[in-house]
Order: sequence, then C-alpha cells, then structure tokens
Amino acid sequence: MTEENQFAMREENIEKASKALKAMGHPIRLKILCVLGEEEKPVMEIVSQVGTTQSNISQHIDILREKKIITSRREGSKILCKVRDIQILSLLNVIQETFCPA
Amino acid sequence: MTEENQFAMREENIEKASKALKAMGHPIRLKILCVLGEEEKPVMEIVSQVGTTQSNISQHIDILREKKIITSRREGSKILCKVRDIQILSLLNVIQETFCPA
DNA sequence: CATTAAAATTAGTAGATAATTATATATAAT
DNA sequence: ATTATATATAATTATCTACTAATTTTAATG
Repeated sequence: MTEENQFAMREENIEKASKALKAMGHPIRLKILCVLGEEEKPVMEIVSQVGTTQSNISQHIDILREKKIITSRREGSKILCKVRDIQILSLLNVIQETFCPA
Repeated sequence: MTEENQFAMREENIEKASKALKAMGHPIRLKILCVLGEEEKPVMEIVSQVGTTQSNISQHIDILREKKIITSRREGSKILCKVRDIQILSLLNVIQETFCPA
C-alpha cells in the first residue's frame, strides 16, 4: 500500500514556502500585508496605519520584498508597495478565514 | 471616502495568526505537516520520513502543538500526531498551490 | 522486575532576528 | 542652493531560535 501524501512538496518548494511563511509570521509584517490588501500604498501611509517607526517599517518591508511577498515601485518621492500577486492575496484570505473566528 | 480594508484583522487575531505562520515557517516543521497531510502518524514515522534526530523532531512537534497546528494523543507506547483541523489543512493546500509552480 | 522502545525534557551554545538610534540618500519644493 | 519630505542603511544591543548531546519519562514486554 503506497503511502499517499496529499502535500507532497519538493525540497526546494519547502524551502521557498517556509521562508515566505516565516516572513509573514511576524505581527508587524502581517499587519503590513493586511493594511495593503489589494491596494498600493506609500511607505509613510503604512507607517501611520501600522504604528512603530519609519525605520522599523522600512526594514520589515525590505524583508517582505526579499521574500517576494510584496513588490514596490517609485513614484516621485514616494515608494508604492503592494502585495505581489493574486496567489499571495488568496493565501491572506485563507489565513484570515483560518484565524479570525466567525 | 472610507479606506476599505479587505484583510481587517483584530490585533488579537494578528497575534494568533502570525504565531501560527511563524510556527509553519520552518522547513522541518512544514515538512512535518506535509508528511502528516490528512493522516495520523506516530512520531517515529515522522522522524524517519523527515530525517534529523528524534529529539529535534520532538521539539518541533511541540512547537506545532503549542501553536495549535497539530494535535496528538497517546496510543499505547506511541504518540499519534495529526494536523489539527480542516482549516489548517486547507491552509496547507493554498500554501502548496502558492509555492509549488504547476 | 529488568529491559527495550517511544517520546519528552534539559542544558548548552551558536547563530539569527528585532528594535532602536543615528545617519545617509533621493526627490521635491522654495 | 537650501530646506523639507520620503525612504533606506548601518551599527548596536537584546532577545529569540535551533541544533546537539545527554538524560529522563512512560509504557510495553520478556
């Protein structure tokens, strides 16, 4: 009898996924993602909505960028950030469903 | 114009969710979850399927238990572990879809 | 009761992460 | 040019995490 494994993931994907989850697994970073949602927002707006210092937010944003959770682009003097793609958005959706009791 | 926020989460849920994500955001722990899938398995089987020492696995299992990602029960001399509930399973599903390129 | 098997616990250490403070860079406005 | 605004970077320190090795607990079995 073959051991069926519903969540077969190759080593390489395990690595990528766990790094991404780790990046999301910090209250400030998760909050940043929630604040962003489907929108594109400048760093300063994130700072004011999340709370804590500009420097701290900047460092967390950097981590989210590195792990390909968000992207950003410059527009004039501002840097606009957004959640990278639909898949991350739907992951956020499921996270919300999982951890926010109805 | 009210800032609509698709992922409004209360502070308390942000905390819970980020802790759970952090727990899943480690390659060995994510592997444990993948190895479990929908099944219930004894620790030693997890040890042999994941690789690394019994002590190491035991500690990781403990973290997953604490964060309510898995549950376990004793049956004779063995401890059987399984993913806690359907919501975590569907979260794992989305993680797989997100990070395993088709 | 002694032994074995399964799992948990403890202690130690190395390495990673996070927040703070200060400073730097880039763009915009005057 | 100077100043103001937006963001990034660097250095420091404190805290947390992970792994290893050794020990202990629990339960099953001879």
